[in-house]
Amino acid sequence: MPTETFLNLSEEKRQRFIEAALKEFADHNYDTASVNRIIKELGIARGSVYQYFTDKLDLWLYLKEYSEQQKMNVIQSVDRKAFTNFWDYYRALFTQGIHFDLQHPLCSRFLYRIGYKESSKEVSNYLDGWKSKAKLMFTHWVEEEKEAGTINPSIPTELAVHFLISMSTSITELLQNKYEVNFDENFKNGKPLIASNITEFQLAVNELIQLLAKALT
Amino acid sequence: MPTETFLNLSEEKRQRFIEAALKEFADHNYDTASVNRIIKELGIARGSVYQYFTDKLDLWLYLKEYSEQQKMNVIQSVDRKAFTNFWDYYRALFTQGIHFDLQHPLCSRFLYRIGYKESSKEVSNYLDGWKSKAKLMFTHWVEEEKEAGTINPSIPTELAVHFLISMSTSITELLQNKYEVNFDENFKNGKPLIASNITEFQLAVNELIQLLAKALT
Amino acid sequence: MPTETFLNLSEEKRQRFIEAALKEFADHNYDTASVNRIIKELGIARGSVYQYFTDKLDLWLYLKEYSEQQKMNVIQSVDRKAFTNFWDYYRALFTQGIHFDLQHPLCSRFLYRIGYKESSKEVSNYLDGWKSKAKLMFTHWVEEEKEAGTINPSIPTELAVHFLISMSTSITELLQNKYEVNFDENFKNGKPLIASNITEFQLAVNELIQLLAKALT
Amino acid sequence: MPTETFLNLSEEKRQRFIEAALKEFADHNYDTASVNRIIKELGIARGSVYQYFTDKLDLWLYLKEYSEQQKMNVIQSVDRKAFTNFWDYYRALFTQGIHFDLQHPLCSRFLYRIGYKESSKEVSNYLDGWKSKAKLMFTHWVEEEKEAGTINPSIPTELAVHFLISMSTSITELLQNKYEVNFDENFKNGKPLIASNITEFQLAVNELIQLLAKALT
DNA sequence: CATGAATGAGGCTTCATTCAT
DNA sequence: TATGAATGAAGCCTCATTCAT
Repeated sequence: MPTETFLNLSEEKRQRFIEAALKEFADHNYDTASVNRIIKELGIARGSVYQYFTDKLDLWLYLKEYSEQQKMNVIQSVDRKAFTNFWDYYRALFTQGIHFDLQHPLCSRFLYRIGYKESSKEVSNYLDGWKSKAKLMFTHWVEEEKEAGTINPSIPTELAVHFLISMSTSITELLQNKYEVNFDENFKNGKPLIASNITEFQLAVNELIQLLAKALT
Repeated sequence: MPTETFLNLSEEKRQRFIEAALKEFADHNYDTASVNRIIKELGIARGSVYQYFTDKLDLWLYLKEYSEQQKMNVIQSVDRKAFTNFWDYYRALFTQGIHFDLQHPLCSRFLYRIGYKESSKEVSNYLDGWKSKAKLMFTHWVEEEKEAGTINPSIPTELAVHFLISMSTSITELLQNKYEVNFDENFKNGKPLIASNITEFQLAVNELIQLLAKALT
Repeated sequence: MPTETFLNLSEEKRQRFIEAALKEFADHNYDTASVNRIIKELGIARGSVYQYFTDKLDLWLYLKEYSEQQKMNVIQSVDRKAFTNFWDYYRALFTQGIHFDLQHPLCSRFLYRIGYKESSKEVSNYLDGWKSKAKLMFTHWVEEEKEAGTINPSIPTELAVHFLISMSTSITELLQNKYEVNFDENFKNGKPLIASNITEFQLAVNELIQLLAKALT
Repeated sequence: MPTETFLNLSEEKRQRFIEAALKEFADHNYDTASVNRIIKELGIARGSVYQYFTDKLDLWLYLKEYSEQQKMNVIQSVDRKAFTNFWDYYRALFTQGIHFDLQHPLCSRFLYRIGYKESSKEVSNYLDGWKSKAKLMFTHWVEEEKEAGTINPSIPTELAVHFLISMSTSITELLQNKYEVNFDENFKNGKPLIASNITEFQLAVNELIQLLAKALT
């Protein structure tokens, strides 16, 4: 966790630091990410990093927590109770996910890497958190929907959960393919990750969810 | 590609080398994988590696080709024509995939990493091959099945393909969760990756495929 | 070009570094020169070199520029306009060349290597500069002197230039032979390269220039 | 010196070996030359080199002796007694030098490197031989010509010798410049080093010798 | 006499981290 | 609190040479 020194930094400085670090860790795996590059990008002293964080891992953990918090802020604005239909709720979650992408591209990419590309042993202990949390959430929902009759009770809960999570996570890839959006290029050019029409994305999401619904009902 | 020196090695030596290298590249991303560790593990001289391969990339490419060949050997034993029903064929492919896991755990894990975890720029040019190949195959099938009436023609081909591929690739994860098998631990301990009853796996696969069929029909 | 880190070094440290590096690159061709030897000689850490320069080539280029600058400082103190006779001017240039040898033996030896011994492909792109510059200068002079009647117009300019340059560069060798001075030994022992009486050197130079003048008049 | 094994090799094998080795040592300094590349070029076993020669230095020394012998064979065909005029003799030596270049381009280039580019400490002990031999020869001639009245006795012998040797050795460079012949390119392409009209070369040499004669007479 | 696999020292370079100022 | 020079382990790779077959 960051030192008080870091927290006492001016808002602007802190944000600049966070963004540069996020960019580095979004572009590279933990092992390959370079503190060197971060300080060069920022034009700050080598030592500063170690006045803010005890070491590379500490910095990484902070960025992870920070990004997860950002995501939570966006996602949690969707209230389950506002939807009578589970699939509408599920769709709304997706939509918020896209908004998160647009508003916090760095966080988004960093979390994407953590979730699906990261494999350094140094951080392996900290990778499971989000997935198991998601599994809990989805398990809860599936059980609810089984009772409500939205999901076929004969389908093993675990299988249904797997289905839903797999699709949630692979949606990014689908969108990239369908719209030939190259996240990496947009990222390099400083554009928002999703540069094309967001409503088309919604349509694609709708189609996908219809399939899921059909499978699970 | 390997030098003659490597090909002239005794079968036993060559296999030992391949396994150690596979293990290293299965355990670590390209950038993080260490030639040093490989030679320490094998107890051979640093220079030997470079008598066998021109450089790290050359070694990696060989392991990739080797593993893909191993997988092909296993997968291609399944003949589409032997099945009247597409889903039966699909199920058979899965089954062979599991066999491949059992027979070639290192290759399997290495290919898994290449397909889903690798992000080094050094090898990025060589990563697309398999995915685009798979997409072509699945696209072909989906179109066939649409004509045959097995798959609902109103579902966009691209979406259906995405669905099928996502499930094919995430199956491993599902199996790990369902049976609480930890591939990594088994891997470390030298056990086969899938240590429990294979017939239960088949059941899980069947259930999953039923969902897919339901969604896509 | 050196990093700020290098430029911020204390004058003393920087000079120590430059001298050690010059010594290494004066003693060995680019390919054979060893960063390792430099740091051992200096008793500094391996990484320091790469905090000062981006790589070996960068270091070499800096030393080249540095040495050329040193030489320029010495040579440019001779003003063509101060001499009515070209041969007097030419003699003065020689004299300054000897002074440069005495004051900057390392630079002198390094430049000598660059000009006549270096053959590494890595630096081949950077070798021509000085020679072609010298050729331009001498061509200019020869044409002037032809008009002034000092140099026989029937002698092809190119030949005359070659003559003058060859002599300029081989003068060092002549001096070594005539006075049995062994630059290498003096160098090793830390003595100035030219250990004997400088006025005798002047006499030798005079004799040589008389020959040149006779040939070209 | 080569082992009997080498001398017992078939003429053809031996020549192939010599040429490949010469090419390597003509293209690279002693330190940079690679036994690796030689055996790759020849397609022979690593060990063979060490059955023929005790080590790299031994091989180099053999090539040096071999090349010098080849040059001697060509040069010594010019008999001093066949010329009444020293400058005619000197000119004939040059001409033979050019012939040597044409007939033994590899040897020629190798000797050129040894004479002017080599600086490895490993071979430094063996570099002086040719130069001091040449100096003896030229000293002898100069003294003779002083007595004969061809060379002005008031010019110090040492200076005259230096003059003659400098010009002999820099002639190559002059020819390259004047005729824009790029030895290196011709060498790579397997052409004779001097690809253009040899009679033009003779003219250039004549001009140069006239200058020398004028200076020294 | 030929072979070619094995060796390990040494090359350049990058990196996270420390610590005196 | 900020700085940035120093550190040395570890990375990949090349090389001349040896030696069992």
